[in-house]
Amino acid sequence: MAKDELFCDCDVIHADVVDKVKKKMPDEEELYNLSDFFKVLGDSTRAKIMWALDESEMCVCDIAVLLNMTKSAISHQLRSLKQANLVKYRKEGKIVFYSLADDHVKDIFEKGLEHIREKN
Amino acid sequence: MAKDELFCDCDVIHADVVDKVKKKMPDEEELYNLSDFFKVLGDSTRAKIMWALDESEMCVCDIAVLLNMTKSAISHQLRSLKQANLVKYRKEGKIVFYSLADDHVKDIFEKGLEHIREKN
DNA sequence: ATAACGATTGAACAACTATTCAATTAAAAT
DNA sequence: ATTTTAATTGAATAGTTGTTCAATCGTTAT
Repeated sequence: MAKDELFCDCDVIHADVVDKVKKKMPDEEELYNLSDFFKVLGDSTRAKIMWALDESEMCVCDIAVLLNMTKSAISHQLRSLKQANLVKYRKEGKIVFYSLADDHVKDIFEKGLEHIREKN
Repeated sequence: MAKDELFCDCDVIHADVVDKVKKKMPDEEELYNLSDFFKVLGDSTRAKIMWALDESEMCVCDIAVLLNMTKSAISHQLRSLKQANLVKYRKEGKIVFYSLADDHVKDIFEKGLEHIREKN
C-alpha cells in the first residue's frame, strides 16, 4: 500500500484505473500553476479587463471609466493579470498603457464563451 | 456625461477608445458567467479532478484515493463541477461514475498548459 | 520648486470558499 | 430486516480574496 493512500476514508474500488491515471498525472506544481492561471480569469472584473484589452490597448484610467470603478481597484487587478503574464504594459510619460500579453488568452476566452453559450 | 462615469476618480483620458470598447462590450451577465466558468477551473483540487477525468471515467472513491483526500471533499468539488456542466455522471448500483461533460474543456486545459509552459 | 495628475501600494474590512466533521441517503449484501 | 458501504449534504471553521481608503511614487506642467 502506497503511503499516498493512508488517509483515504474508503477502499480502493478500481485500483487499476487509479494506478494508470496516477502514472500519467503531471507534477503537482504544474496542475497548481494551471489552476492559478484559471483563477486569474475567474473574476468578473478581471474578465472584463481582459475583454476590454482584447479590443484595444488602454490606460488604467480608461479602464476605470469603462468599468465604473476606481483606479486603485483596477490597478490591483492589473497587477494580478501582469503577474500571471496575461497582460503587458508600456509607459508613455505618466500614462501606463496595458494590452494583452498573449495570443492564447483570446483562444481560451472564445472556448470558454462557446462552452457557456452552448448551455447544456 | 453618461451616468456610468459619475463615480470614477479620474478624468477620461481617451474618450474615443472608451466609447468604442463600451459599444462592443458584451452583456454584463455574459462576462460574469464566463468568469464563473473559469473560477471553477481555478482551484487545484478541481483542476486535478478534471485532469483525472480527462484520462478516465472514475468514481468518487477512486478520485479520493488518487488525490489522497476524503470522499466528502471530492464530492463537494464534483458538485461544483457538475453545476458548471464540466462533468457528467452515471450511476451503477451505489457507485457513481464521473466523466468530462464537454470537449471544450480538453482544449481549454491544453491552451492553459501551453500558456504556463511558455513561461515568459 | 511646486502643484497636479496618473498610477501604484499596503493595510483593513467584508465577502467568499475549501475542507472537515457528523449525520443522512441509497443501494447491496448478509 | 439489518448491516455495510458509496456517496451526498449541511454546518462550521479557517483561509483566501476583492474593494476601499489613505498615503506615496513618478512624471509633467506651471
